[in-house]
Amino acid sequence: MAATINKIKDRLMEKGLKVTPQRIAILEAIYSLNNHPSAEMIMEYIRETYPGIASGTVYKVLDVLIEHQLIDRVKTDKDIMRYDGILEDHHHLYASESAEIKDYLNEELDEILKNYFQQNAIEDFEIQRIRLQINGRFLNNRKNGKSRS
Amino acid sequence: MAATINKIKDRLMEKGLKVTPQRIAILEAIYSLNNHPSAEMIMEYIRETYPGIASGTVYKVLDVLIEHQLIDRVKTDKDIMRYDGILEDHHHLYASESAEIKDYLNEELDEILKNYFQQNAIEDFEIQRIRLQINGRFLNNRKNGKSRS
DNA sequence: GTGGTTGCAAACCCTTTGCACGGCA
DNA sequence: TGCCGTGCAAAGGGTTTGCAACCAC
Repeated sequence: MAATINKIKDRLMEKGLKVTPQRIAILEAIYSLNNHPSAEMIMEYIRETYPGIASGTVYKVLDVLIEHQLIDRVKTDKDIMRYDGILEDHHHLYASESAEIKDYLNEELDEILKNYFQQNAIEDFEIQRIRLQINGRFLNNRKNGKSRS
Repeated sequence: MAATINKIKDRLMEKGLKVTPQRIAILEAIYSLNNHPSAEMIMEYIRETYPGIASGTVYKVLDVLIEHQLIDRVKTDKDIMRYDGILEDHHHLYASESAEIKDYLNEELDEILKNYFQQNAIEDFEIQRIRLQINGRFLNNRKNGKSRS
């Protein structure tokens, strides 16, 4: 399961990156923890099987992966970064209560937005990407969401 | 010009906050620097007329103003906070080249989004707020944008 | 072999906090 | 006078950096 180690290796090689255990472990962590983990969550996950990894290394690897477009950063309301293994453009659902972030992909919506802005161009601004930041709360909670009120 | 000091005083009083020179200066800075200034930009602006202000104070005042909904925080791709004097729900244009952030208010768009999500509810998720994060670049640059193509 | 990677620890930077002083209601 | 607000300086916490040792190619 997971994206399999081999697939991860292929992706690294395709980008001309050296295939190292640390890089594999970090990518595997991001794909497995598919809740947009923070650097700390990634380290915690990795240390179960790879206790020796240094936090500086994790940050450096994350930078390299972002630079080569294997992952992306997600901004949250707090001041910590989180990382996303999905590359296609997509939107995010934020549940501030539980600090969960979920992906939201929807082509129909993207089409609507695209059409809208084609007909209503913003003066002096060239749009490169539009992301919805959908805040709210998850109902029918999975256990990691505090279900207050 | 600007929101006039008196209006600022009124707003503070309406919220039951003590009217102090620091709070007035900070609010005035945010309204004047209407490019969603960072704490540092606010301090720099204020120090021209009020050199003695402490950075701790600025942060504390900003927290109080947010708490009482006189301003709001804006998250950027970088890890520094920026502050917004507009209270109504609105969207943001981000120009990463120049670190500019502009407001984008558009009721028609909001209506479209509202309708869309009424007809396409997201399973197990209650939407509280939707914000568009529109990334791109400003054309026809104003001088504070570095116009590297 | 050798240049890119890693580990480690210190540095960084923005932000927060604690506490004593000061000033407005 | 009482309490909230301010100034100052130190602490905090996530992230970055410098450099020597290492290892994937």
